[in-house]
Amino acid sequence: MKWTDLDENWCPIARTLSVVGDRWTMLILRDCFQGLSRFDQFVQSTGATRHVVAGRLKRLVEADILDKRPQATGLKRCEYVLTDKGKELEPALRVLFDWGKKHLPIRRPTKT
Amino acid sequence: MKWTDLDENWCPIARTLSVVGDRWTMLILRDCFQGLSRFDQFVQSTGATRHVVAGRLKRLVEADILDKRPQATGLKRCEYVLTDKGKELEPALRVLFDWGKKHLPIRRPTKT
DNA sequence: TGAGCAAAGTTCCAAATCGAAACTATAGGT
DNA sequence: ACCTATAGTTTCGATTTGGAACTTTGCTCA
Repeated sequence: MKWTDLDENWCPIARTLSVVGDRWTMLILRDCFQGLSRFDQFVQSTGATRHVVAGRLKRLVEADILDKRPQATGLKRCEYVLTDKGKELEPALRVLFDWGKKHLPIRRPTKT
Repeated sequence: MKWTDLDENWCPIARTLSVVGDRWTMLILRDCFQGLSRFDQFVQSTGATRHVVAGRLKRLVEADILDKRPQATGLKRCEYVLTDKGKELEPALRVLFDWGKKHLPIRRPTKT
């Protein structure tokens, strides 16, 4: 089964995951919540390739989670901003944040 | 960048996603919260292939999110149960559930 | 006894996706 | 006219996936 097939799944969790159930997508959303909005920012911040970022952004826009706004003046330059629907995903990211902070503490190199 | 590299990321969200940031993993956890505990149940319920389920379960056990308990009598039969650490991911699934229910209503075939 | 069955993987191969890096297209600046 | 910035697209080899068959071990029941 391919994961896009999950979009008609009986389970709301599966349907949600058919849109955002992927680490790069989630990281892009994290960036959006932190105020980033441009293509190259996402590429830099997430560490995903341009290829993948392009695909994820396209899907997020199609799903009406992000809104793509061309800058008035130029054609290329644009902004990706969260829609209201997208903003409602924030609690999910907060849970992931808290869980990671508690259960996956970063291992700093112990000073020798 | 490969996604296992996220496990030492400065961001707790990224670290969390390095373990559970994948749709099949999340669906397996959903099943666990609903009381499923056996390999074939996960395969059936999620729709992922045995191949993928095997890999995901292995990682969840390594991450101490699931505990693998061989059944006393047999060697093959076993149970996967959530650890306390794993149980703390429930709020994340609840958010995904609520969001999907609200924003991705299932499209029933309209009766003609 | 021994044939069949269940459970939990593993293996195989072809197809899809990814990572890395180079390339393209358009606007603006100098 | 040339250079830079931005937002992609393309290419190609490597990795991961999907799908199905196969393996292994113990259990059941005739």
